[in-house]
Amino acid sequence: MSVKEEQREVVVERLAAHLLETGLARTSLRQLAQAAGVSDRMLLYYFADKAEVLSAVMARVAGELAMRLAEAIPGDAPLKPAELVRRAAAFTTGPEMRRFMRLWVEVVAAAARDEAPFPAIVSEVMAGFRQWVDARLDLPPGADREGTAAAVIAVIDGLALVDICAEDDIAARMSAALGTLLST
Amino acid sequence: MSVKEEQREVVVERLAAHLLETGLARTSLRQLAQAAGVSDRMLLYYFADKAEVLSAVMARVAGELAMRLAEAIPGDAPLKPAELVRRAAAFTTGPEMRRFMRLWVEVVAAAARDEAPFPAIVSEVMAGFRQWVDARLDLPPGADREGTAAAVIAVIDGLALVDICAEDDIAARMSAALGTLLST
DNA sequence: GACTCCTTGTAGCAATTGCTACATGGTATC
DNA sequence: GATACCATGTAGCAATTGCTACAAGGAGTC
Repeated sequence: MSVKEEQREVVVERLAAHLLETGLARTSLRQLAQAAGVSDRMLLYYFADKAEVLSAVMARVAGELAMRLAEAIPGDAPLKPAELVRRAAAFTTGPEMRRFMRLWVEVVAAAARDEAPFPAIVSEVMAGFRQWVDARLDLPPGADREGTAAAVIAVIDGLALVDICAEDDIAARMSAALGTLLST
Repeated sequence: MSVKEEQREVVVERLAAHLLETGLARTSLRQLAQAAGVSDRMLLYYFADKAEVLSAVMARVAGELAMRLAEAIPGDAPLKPAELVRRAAAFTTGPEMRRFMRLWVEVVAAAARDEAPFPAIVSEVMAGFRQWVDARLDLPPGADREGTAAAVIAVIDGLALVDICAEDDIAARMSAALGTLLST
């Protein structure tokens, strides 16, 4: 692997950490370069342009998110929707995964503005989510699997969104309340 | 009312429409001025700075959202959480209200980045949401009203978020699936 | 040693950003 | 009719944005 490719990897890794920490708030080329410990000139040597930087970094982040989701809730025993939501909610609102979900909300908002390269990223990540849910969903035949999967994702993402703007104790109680809400 | 105050009103009204149409994508001072049909110089004559512009406009938007929510689901007959979610979901995913919810998602994301004046706006709107839900929530005594209200809001907001990045037919089925999800 | 390619630095440019300085025509008040 | 304030335009500034031009050190090849 050439020096260039090695450095690219290093930069992607560091920037993934940076995005998970600070979200999309500091993502100008110069700010990214500083966070990656290189000059902005070199960033544009490793990557074609800013969109490619963000694409590569978000691919890495999405990959890690997918991996963690997969190992947190294995796909070998399908769950009824309510139970799947409960388990996924408990996981994604946990201290480790909140950063991922917060970033995800910001990315969706950026896609809503048509800001490159976020629309494409959102499509891919969303497809991954749907697939993840679908593989774990125990539904009676004839039920709308796609619709149900989207609903499950919506609930999980909604928790993340409210989590951004609620005090900590409310956020914790919200998850609990959701559990009872789903069983009545 | 002075000319200045009148113009302020006109501008706020036009910019509310603009934000509902285009979200936060075109919100530089010059772009806002153009959308409002005034010069950027005059925008800063009517308002102290950009943050004040956005605050005023968002206050207007939030007011209208609150009004529509109030009349769509009156507060005189409290509903069980699942039913409240179902009705609110049907309303907020409707063609008229989607714009509001999409903007709301963008505003929350902006607040996540600590972008003035959005954190303050989010606090206010969120408090309004909580109050709205609380006033319509039929819960047994002893239940966690605040937590449940937050959960209800999360589900509604989650639908809005997924709505941004899903095809239209999926979005429609998602609401339906959520209904069955809540009754099992 | 000449040539070429990979790597990296310095400098800068054109566009956009939020905001300001200054001037000027009105309108109202005395 | 002088004064003062309201309303509005022109021009621009300093900072930040994404990106580029150009040069130069170093490593390998002939």
